[in-house]
Amino acid sequence: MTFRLYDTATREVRDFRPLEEGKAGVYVCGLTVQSEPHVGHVRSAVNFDVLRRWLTHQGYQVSFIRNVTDIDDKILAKAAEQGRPWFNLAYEMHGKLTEALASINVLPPTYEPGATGHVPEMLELIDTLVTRGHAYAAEDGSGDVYFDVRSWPSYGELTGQKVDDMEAAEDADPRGKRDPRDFALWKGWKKESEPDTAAWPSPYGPGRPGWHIECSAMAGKYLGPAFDIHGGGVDLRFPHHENEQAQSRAAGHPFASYWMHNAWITTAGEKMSKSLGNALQVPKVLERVRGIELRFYMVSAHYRSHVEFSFEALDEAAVGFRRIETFLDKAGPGEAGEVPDAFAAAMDDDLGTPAAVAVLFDTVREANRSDAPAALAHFAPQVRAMLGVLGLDPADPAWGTTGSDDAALTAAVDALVAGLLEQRAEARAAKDFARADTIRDQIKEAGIEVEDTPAGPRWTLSNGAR
RNA sequence: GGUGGGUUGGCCGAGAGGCGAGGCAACGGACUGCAAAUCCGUGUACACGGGUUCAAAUCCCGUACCCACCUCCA
Repeated sequence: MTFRLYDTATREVRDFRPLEEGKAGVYVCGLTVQSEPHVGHVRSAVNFDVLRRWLTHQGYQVSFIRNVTDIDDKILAKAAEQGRPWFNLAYEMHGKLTEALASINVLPPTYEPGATGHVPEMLELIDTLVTRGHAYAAEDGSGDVYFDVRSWPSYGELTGQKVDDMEAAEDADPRGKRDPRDFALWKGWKKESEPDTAAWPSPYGPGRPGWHIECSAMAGKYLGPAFDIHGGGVDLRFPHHENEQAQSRAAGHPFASYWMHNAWITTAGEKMSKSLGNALQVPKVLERVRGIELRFYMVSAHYRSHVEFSFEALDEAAVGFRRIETFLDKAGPGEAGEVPDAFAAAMDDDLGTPAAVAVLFDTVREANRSDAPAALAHFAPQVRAMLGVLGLDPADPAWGTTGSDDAALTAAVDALVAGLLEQRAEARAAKDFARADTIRDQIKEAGIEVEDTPAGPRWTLSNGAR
């Protein structure tokens, strides 16, 4: 069985054939660290984290590069607004991003390059493009360098557009461009409005890199001139990815073999974004559900489908996920085993996580049908394996609930509850059910649910956390 | 104007010519002292109008509505 994925460039599902047997190079456009990440940003990260885990599961040695854009117009503008250095803003927001991703168990990438650390690589690429006649220094002395769209006949191939059909960019300030669609590779320093910390020396004068060149340079540096998969959100297809591909290919690099783009999380039918004022910050959502539940909610939908975010749907997903956790609790700790064939087939089919989750539920139901230890021993490892691939294993220490303090606390509560449960057991034995129920209600008021199981009473925290 | 995507049962959300994914909710039942958990059962949904076909939610044509990109954006 081969892994197939939808390639946005060819608009079809294709077999995944890595450039090098057993290895996979993946580049994902991360964020511009200008503000706190919202759930939409994080969905993209989860999608590609699942891709990475699935490739790894199949035995690929994965190089997973996710960049961070730590300088751009917005960062400079915001920092100026807040009266602090741009690098301080970027650094702080980068920290928040890392936190948010950790809270939903997105693995750290193999490497997370930042734009500001790769200016020499970008200048080298720009130089190559200028030498080859695909880029030129602005004719107005601004210090900008532009990519010459007309010099690259296949410009538009990624998104199936023709340059002449594109909406005439109403570029109020042509800034020495030969064609309005030419885009900046290098942005000349604006002395009056930009701090000198935001300028790097270059043959074209001091300035800073344009957005698109960053990714081309960094992908090239860490994955080589040709690599397997390039990912990002759908909005990046154009212009960002189109531009990246044009630059890199014009410079003589084959670039990505496959392009993957994830769809949006919308609210009230609109794309979630800061400017629309409907952005939902991750910590805000985590006041309502646990990180693992948020991740489950995201994984339940296909990565290419729009998801209309709602707290109701999120809550429902959380309830469903708790059923899986309840099963795992019953099974007790153990190792992950093999993933069922149906699960693998679903994942192989362009990361069919919805179908994969269906297999997960099917397996849990199958196991629950029989309480026999043999059934548990058979199915529990499968469930753990599937959850592992999806990054949803509750036992994963990444969820951060198994610290020693927690363990000690759990033991303490357990001792207290055990005493009460003993009294309740006595009452039940004496058929004094009123008293038994009173005890159970008391415990419940403390936020602890008691269930009677064939193996005796069991307690859990009412909020679903353990 | 160009490009891409969408419209599925009470809700979420898959699928992509025949066989009712899965989850949540609801109702009935089993189990239980009662609960909880779990299991079993119950729902003939695919925007609209045509067409192709033995067979269409899935293909074709048309219509309506929605969204995204073409400017910074996961």
